[in-house]
Amino acid sequence: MNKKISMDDIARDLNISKSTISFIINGKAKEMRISDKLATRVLDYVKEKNYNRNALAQSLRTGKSKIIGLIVEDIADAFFSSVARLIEERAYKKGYKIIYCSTEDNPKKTIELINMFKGRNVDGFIITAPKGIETEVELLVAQNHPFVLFDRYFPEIETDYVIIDNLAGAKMAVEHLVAEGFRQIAFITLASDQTQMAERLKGYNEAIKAAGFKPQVLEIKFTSKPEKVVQQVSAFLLKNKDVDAVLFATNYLALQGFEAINRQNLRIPDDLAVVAFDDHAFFKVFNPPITAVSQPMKNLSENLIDVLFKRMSGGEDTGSSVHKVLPPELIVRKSSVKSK
Amino acid sequence: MNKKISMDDIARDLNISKSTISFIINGKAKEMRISDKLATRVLDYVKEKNYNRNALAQSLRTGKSKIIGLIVEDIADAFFSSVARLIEERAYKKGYKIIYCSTEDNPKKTIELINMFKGRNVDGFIITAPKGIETEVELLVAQNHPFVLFDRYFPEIETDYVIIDNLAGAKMAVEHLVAEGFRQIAFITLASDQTQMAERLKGYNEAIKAAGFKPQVLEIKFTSKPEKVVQQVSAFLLKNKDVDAVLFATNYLALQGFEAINRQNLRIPDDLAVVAFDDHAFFKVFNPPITAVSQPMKNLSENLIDVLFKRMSGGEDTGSSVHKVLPPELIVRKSSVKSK
DNA sequence: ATAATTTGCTAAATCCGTTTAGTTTTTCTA
DNA sequence: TAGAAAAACTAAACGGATTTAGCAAATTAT
Repeated sequence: MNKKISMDDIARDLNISKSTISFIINGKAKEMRISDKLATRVLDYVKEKNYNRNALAQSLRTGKSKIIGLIVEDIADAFFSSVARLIEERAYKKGYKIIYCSTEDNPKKTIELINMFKGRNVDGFIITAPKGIETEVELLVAQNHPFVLFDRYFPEIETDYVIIDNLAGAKMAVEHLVAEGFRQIAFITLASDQTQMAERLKGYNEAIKAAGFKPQVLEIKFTSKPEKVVQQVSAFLLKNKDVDAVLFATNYLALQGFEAINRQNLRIPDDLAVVAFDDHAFFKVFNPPITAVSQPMKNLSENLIDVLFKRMSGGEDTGSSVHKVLPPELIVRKSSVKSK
Repeated sequence: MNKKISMDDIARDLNISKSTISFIINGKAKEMRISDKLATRVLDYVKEKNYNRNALAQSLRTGKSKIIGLIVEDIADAFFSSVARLIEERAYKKGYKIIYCSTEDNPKKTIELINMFKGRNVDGFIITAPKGIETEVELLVAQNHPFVLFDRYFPEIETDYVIIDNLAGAKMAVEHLVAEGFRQIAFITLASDQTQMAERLKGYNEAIKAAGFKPQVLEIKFTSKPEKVVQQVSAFLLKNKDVDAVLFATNYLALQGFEAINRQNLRIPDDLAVVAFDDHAFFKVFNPPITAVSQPMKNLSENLIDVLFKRMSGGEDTGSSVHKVLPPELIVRKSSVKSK
């Protein structure tokens, strides 16, 4: 590997001081009263030799890295990868790079990742936090590391966060199903104490109660293998034949749910209406198209970046923390509309 | 932000030399004949103070960063995000982190990214290369930077790459449709001179010719907006009413294609059989389920990591380059099978 | 003609580990 | 008991930038 050229090399070649070069390259020539002649000479040389600063050395000295650590649950999940893409795009425009990692909802791995990122002097974090990293998050606060939580948050810790109104989303879905004339509306969710799941469940329960119906909830363990999920949903549907509509709490559950529905040859929406939390590009072209509670991805990622950059630019303790709760949108498609 | 504790701090506190600490922390205590007593004293102190090495300083000195740069076309695409996830998982187990970026198939952005990564001393690259970065890739070779191309490659440049057999994949798809009794098999693809697209087209053409049929190809411009794609596919189907089967060259095209098919109220597979390149979790639960040419994701990512690590561990010029061409799999579902 | 500024640039410290080449102290050998 | 060898550490250079404090020469002011 060719060793790269450094400022010292340039300094030697041009017989000037390294400091001078640094000033010129950083656009501080005027400020430091470097003559235009010398400045252009250096710039020309830099271009000719195709010199690039060593970002590590720069980061080491300045404490800044121009890197943002993105810690998501699973980058292969369409929701997270879409957010990642949008965040990356925005960050890139501001000169920032993204290092991402998937937590797999494993607190130990997550804590390792956070520390790894700290050791690299990332300028900020965007985190979907699994349960069990509360202490680590408190440490981030205490150490005044800029970061934003998203998708879920810790109610007992004062932090910035950007989430959607999961309670309202679930309510909207149920209310829509009620308005469409469905009476036995089930909720299939993951057994999880994360806020986004808790809120979705709460929204479902409240809306069902308000409509005067009976809540029917299937909670599936986080660790279940896909085939296991299909079986659990199948069993649930078989046991509760009166269920005429189901709200899936996540995209992934909907996927396995569809499999269960297909296996039982149930027709959507005639035998069973379906609404899924989180929209997906393919839902629009399903047969029938699937109704979804859609998270405002663009809005979400813009807010994440904005809140993070605000926190990054602020000095110590920039006032109180920012809590953004964005409204989801119910996209009604045929899967939840009674055919006449 | 609390400033973090450094080896110098520890050295001062424990009244020993910084070098000693470095050796101990790096597990070279035995080798350097540091007494067990001192070693444990340091280790205990490190744990107590929750000290973490500054990875930047480490990288700067050693030239290694334990980071791999992953440059994909679009992380929001299920194919790339799945690969990313699998790669990240494997890399993580080996103590490596991933920095990723989306090229959006923009050569200028890609070159910037590569240079950014070089400046961060990434230990290796995994790249889906857009056309127009040939010179940059040649530079990587010349500078002996470890890297692997995937999804596509540059035939005229000797590099490592891991791809799938796109020609065979397209052939399999067409042969399957022919065997099922379809006669007017169209191919809807992107106008692109990237190898993976060229190979898919070639495979389609060869198989069609071998069957004695007439090729019917719709090439869609890369830059077309989604709605534009739908319209182009619609127009194509309307104009070629005799087409009884279609092979979509990518997942994304399939998505827009389904929209066009739905708008014309065509039934799959009775009016039109469908096969898509790249499988997707949702294809299994479509109504009807969609036949797909599936890339072996696990195999692909394992090979990518293996080839890259081999290159990374090898000294200068480790022999000739590695070309892996993995076999795709045709997953036959109802969308391409004539109903009896 | 001398003092005060301004202009143009540089030396050296700093960020924080790693690593080479020792140095000192202790133990062993002859 | 002197000298060799081993044990236990350490000093200092290094990687590659940034940044503060300051010096020398050229101008301007008095």
